[in-house]
Amino acid sequence: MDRYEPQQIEPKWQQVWEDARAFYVANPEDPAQTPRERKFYMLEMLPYPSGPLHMGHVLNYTLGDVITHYRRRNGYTVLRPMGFDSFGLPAENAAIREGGHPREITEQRIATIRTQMRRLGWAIDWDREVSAHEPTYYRWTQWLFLKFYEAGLAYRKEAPVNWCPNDQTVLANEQVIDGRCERCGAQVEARNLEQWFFRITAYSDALLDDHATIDWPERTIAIQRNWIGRSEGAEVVFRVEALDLDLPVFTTRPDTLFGATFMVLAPEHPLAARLAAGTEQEPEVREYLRRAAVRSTEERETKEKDGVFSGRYALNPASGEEIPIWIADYVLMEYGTGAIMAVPAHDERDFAFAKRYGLPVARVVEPLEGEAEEEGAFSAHTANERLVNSGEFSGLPAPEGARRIVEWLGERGRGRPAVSYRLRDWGFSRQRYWGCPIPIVYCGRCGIVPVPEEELPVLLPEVDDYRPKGIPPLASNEAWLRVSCPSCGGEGRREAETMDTFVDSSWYFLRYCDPHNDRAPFERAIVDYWLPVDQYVGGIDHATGHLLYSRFFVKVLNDLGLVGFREPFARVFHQGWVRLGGSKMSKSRGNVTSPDELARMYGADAVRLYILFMGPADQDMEWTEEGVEGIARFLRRLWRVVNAVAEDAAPPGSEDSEPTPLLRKAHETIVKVGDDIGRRFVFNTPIAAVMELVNELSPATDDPAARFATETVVSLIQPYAPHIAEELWQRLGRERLWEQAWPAADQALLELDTFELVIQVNGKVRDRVEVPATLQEAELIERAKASPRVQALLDGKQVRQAIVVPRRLVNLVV
RNA sequence: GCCGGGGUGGCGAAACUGGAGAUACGCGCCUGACUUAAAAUCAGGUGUCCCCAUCGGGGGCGUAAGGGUUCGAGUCCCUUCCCCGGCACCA
Repeated sequence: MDRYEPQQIEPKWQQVWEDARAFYVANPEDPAQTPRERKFYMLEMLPYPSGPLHMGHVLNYTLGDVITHYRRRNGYTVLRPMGFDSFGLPAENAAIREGGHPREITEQRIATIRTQMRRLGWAIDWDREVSAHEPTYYRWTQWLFLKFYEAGLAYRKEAPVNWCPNDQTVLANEQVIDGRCERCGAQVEARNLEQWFFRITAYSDALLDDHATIDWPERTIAIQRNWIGRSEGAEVVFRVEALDLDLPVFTTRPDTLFGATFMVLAPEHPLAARLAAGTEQEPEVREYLRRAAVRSTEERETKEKDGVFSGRYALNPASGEEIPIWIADYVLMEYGTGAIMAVPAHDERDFAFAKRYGLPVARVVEPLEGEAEEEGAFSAHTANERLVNSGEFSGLPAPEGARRIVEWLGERGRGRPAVSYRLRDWGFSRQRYWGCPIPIVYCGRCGIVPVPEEELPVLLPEVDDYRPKGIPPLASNEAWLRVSCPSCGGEGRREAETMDTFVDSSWYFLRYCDPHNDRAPFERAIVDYWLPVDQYVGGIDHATGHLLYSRFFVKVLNDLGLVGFREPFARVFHQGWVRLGGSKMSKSRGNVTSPDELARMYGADAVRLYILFMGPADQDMEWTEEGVEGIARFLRRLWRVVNAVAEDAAPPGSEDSEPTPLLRKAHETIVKVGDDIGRRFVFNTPIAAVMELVNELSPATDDPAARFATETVVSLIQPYAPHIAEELWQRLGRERLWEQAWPAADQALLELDTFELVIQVNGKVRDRVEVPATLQEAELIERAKASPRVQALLDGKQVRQAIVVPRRLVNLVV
């Protein structure tokens, strides 16, 4: 028998699969008429090509691979594509670090990753590969942008952005770490700049409601729910008589309206300066606004609350009292209306502020029973509380009081029920070079003019100096910038900003379905056939980013009639982090382990098995190579045992054999592995189950069932270790394991005639006896009592109760 | 502070709806076989305390800590402690 040499057999089988186009899948001829029951869209989050793959990726894609093989062999047509999220900061930063053009660096990296992926033997349909930076792809990203723009869902407005004063550039949120620039460490400032936004807030409720239609991890849905942050409450209008102004506020606690003893405006509130104008507070307010404007976000959040009196008063619409209006930066312009009614008796922040500036505190809610709490303890708006000091509403339970007060306000035109969200529109323009150009022209006469569809793509020009410098690098490229206005033909200038890379990845799973289409981003019938993705696998770090954006995109495309579904991913699974030195393995942290060396030493099959054997796939794991020896041993043993059987045991066709324990074990393993992968979505225990079966097999090749058990082992391990499985399958005289039906267990064999009855006395095991499976409860109890060891223990005592668990145990209580 | 996830042998971890023997499978370690030797391979052992004993056999205690429900709890409930991740002035 020859030795197990993965370096020989692995490339050999990879070539066989490639030649047979084993994992390529064609679209149905007539997708609209093709039944969808046996289709399966398997997708894993596509990699950023900012460096070679590390063990985190290996876990991600090996998981996808096991599911792919399992589904294929269960009769599904599996679409399993791959691509590269090749635009954006990770790739550009790599280029800046290493010198060279982002395109060259990116394309080198893609080539490297592709080689790694092939080396690991993943079953990928490479005909469908796409990369975000290719004009054939981003042409359609631009096309989709235009559709959003036409629908009023992409727009420009001035908004605060993260500004690094040192690098003179706007930073993406993900480049800001603890309020500091990721690269230089400078404190990031907020700056108002004109930016492009997607109106994702128009879909807040749809994004929340449709959670009910998808099978995602509870925690991911919880994260999205918190992020969208829907709060129900009311808008209440406060009157400023002196200036003939109305100041609306949002509150979740209209029941506490009588306790609103002052108001607070955010310093950025457009009326802040106007309120103070002409009062003796004016200079002080001006000074406060000036100071607040240069405060860092970090300082704003951590300092003690401060503020300044505006010099004006507003009318509390409920109590009719004049209350002072203050300006303070603990109120945020981005949420609600940028102004609040302050109820110090029932809100911690208002309370702290009132204490500091000696403002009045009026308690208006108290518990139904028990003592009123001390000052500074805050109610929770429950039915166990009632309103006090609230005029005609006093005495009402808090929730009802809230409803009645809002009703009362409505009748007087001073308020209405309102909903507020913490979700904000998605700012997607970047002052960077390496991204998808935004197909817009600015014209002195026509304003913002979209580039006509037929002129797409707006190509990203090749430039030498692509470094960020405060203004977009493309803005200094005069030759590219100047263009005639598509509308009037006059002088125009191109949009020099590029798109956030999350735009590229919000629709890539659609392009995979129809990747070579040059008339449209995709044909609707084709995406309607494949989508939604049946199983998506990727990191939970994308819960509020990519996973939310993609849902938004699909909803918009559905509303535009471009797709026939409203959710992109029917089911999501998050693999755990592979950690090294305690923190998540990632290129930006620099703590990565490449699979290459391990694959050289032990082979791809060993790497694949090991990463999944380390622990439950959805749990974080600390990377270590201790233990990989065990997998290598297992593979060598498998090799030896199967080869021995191939040479000695009965040839194919003689599988019918006595129901020996080995045969039964083989069938049990079939059940276990299928149930773990298919139903439980557990990937480490199937490996253990196959190891057990191999352990049974090794000394027992003379068992008549050895051949069946051996074939079962090879067949079951194939999704994990496809190369060795294919080789051994061939040596067993069979072929093309990758397309063999998944083995089915013989139910008749699994049902035994007898079982071992466990006999407990007072919950402690005292004996076990072999009994026929057909015995009824009463007979089982008789058998239990008949046991000599139980007799000794019972010793004439009265059996008070007997619990019978069918096919398991009898517990006698004395 | 809030929201998630977790705590089981020397280590990674099993135990799937409360139902035997907790710790499968693997790593490590110990003993032995083969070998001049090593590697590889194979066999056996490996929670803890105690008792009887010649091979061997029997028993108590053990799943972060404490309490509870139950005939029966790693699994359910309550309290506490510890670790990891995310969010954080959202009115």
